[in-house]
Order: sequence, then structure tokens, then C-alpha cells
Amino acid sequence: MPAESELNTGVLLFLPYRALENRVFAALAEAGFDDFTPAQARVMQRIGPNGTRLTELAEQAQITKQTAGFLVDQLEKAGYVTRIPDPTDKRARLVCGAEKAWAAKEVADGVVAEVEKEWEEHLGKRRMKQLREALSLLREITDPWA
Amino acid sequence: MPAESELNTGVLLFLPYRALENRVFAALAEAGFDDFTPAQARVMQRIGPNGTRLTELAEQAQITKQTAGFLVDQLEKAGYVTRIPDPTDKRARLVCGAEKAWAAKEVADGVVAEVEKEWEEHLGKRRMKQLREALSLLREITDPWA
DNA sequence: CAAATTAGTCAGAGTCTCTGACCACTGTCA
DNA sequence: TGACAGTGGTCAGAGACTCTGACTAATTTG
Repeated sequence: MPAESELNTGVLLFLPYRALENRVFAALAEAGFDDFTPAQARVMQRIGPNGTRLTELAEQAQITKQTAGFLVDQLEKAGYVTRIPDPTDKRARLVCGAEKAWAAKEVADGVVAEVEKEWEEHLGKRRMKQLREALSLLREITDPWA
Repeated sequence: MPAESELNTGVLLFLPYRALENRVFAALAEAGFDDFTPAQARVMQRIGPNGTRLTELAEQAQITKQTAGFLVDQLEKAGYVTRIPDPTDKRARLVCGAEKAWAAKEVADGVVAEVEKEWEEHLGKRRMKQLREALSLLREITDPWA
């Protein structure tokens, strides 16, 4: 048995991640954005300012394109995204964020900033900077999309 | 300005977490432990050495006790856990890890150690230590179970 | 002891995700 | 040019995960 005080780094990463996600979702729901789910949000988060292809969204979110299509359908119905033809490829369509999506993003960004500030207050400026630095570095070997 | 990354800390935390989880699952599958799912694993992970109550598992995994019961049923069928009556409370039962669970845990722990070593090589000993230190500190304000 | 609480189950439904099969368009190369 | 492999996306079906609501049984509390 490993000493109980020595949690593995995976759990240590997951705990604050989940705490942050919970905070963001609670705030979005309170602001009236209660008609989309975490799974939909994880896709929506990856839509670029000029629209993004379904396949690309699927790859980045690490889900199949069928699943991505399913989620985008719901987001479209709820008015968060629209699909327009891709001018450069007649097979493809671009998933674009609608006004409602940007409004939700603004709320989300606000909460993220708030939580990050709380974390910085708890850790101190120096440790917070080191944390982000280490995580950014780690991204080089853990993010297939980096 | 940190031009290194505009990603929010949440994504930065999630990326390495997911990479680690993927590695662990791939290794478990390769070692023959391919008869349980990520959701089941997240519950199994929280079983203490002397057994843990269903409700406690549910709380720690942040799922309802119904869902936890569903997942434990599957784990029981697959031979990873057993349920024994709680001697201190006739309503309750203790979910206990079976031999198979500890064997899987050994494989998982090995991979986690391996990945952590890779991360340490990439970050350097000092940064890795800082990372774990910051995350441990963060746990104080983000882990309801700390 | 009655009432409130806690551990867990049963039933039903909705959501998320996958595999496999398929169509339409694109790019390549003989 | 024209077959054909590859890519973008959809349809259909199924399995997995999760929830809410309602319930039983045992425990704790006043």
C-alpha cells in the first residue's frame, strides 16, 4: 500500500480541474445558460472564431465524429451554434458559434478568472506562475494537438 | 506577458490528466484487464484496503449512490470486488477489492510511475517537485474530501 | 417510542458514446 | 481524363453512464 498522503499526480491534476469545471457550470446555470451539458460544452469550447469543421472538433475533444455530430445537433437546436458550408470544400461544413455561445463564454471566462485569482491568492504569485509554467511545459508531451 | 500559453488553467490541468488516464487504460487493456470501463475504474480506485461503503464511494466519485450501485454491480460480476455486510451497521455493506482488483492496481501503479518519470525527465526534477507541491496545496481548497 | 436520518435498492428515462455501413466530394496518378 | 484511395459527414443500432423519484430497512435523536 502506498502512503495515503502521496496521491498520484493524476488525481492531483484532476481534483482542481473538476473543482473549476463545477464552478463554471454552476455560474453558467445561474446566469440562465442551463440548456446545455458538459459534453456539449467540451465541444463548443473548441470552436474557433471563424468556425471549425466537425471532424476537427471531434479530434480535439477525442470523441468520434458521430458523437461530435450528435452534440453539435443539440447545440444547434439550443441556438448556440450554426452550420455554414465550407467555401473551400463542398463536403464540409463549418460549425460556428452563435451570439448566445459568445455570451456564455463571457460568463465562463469571468468565473475562470475569478477561480484563478482565488488559487493565486492561496498559492502565492510565485507558485501560481510556476504551476502554469510546469503545466505549459507538460503540454508539449501530453497534448497531441500542441 | 506569458506568450507561452493563453489556455486557461483548467485546460492545462486536464490535458496531462487525460494523457495519463489514457496511458493507464491502454496498459491495463494490454495486460488483460479489458473487462472494466473508465467509470467503473473511477469507483474502484476509491475502495479502501478494508472496504468502503457504497455511499462513501458515491460521494468521493461525485456520482449518485444509484450510479455507484450500478457500477459496483458490474465490478462484482467481473470479479473485481465483493460485498460483505458491515459489522457495525446492518443497513450497510462494505465494497471490498478482490485479488483481481489489486493485481490491476499493481499494473496501473507501474504505468503511473513510468509516466511520472517521463514527466520528471521533461520538466526537470525541480519543476516536477514544484508542480506536485503546488497541486498538493491547491487540493486544500479544491478537494471537498481533503 | 415516534420522527427524522441514513444505507441501499428498484424502476424508468435521458444522455453520451461507440461500431459499422454508407454517401458525396477531393486529390492523386497512370 | 478517369479510376480510386482518402476525407468530411450522416444514418442506424446498440451499449454504457447517469439522473430523478419512490421505496424498504436499519439507525439515531428527541
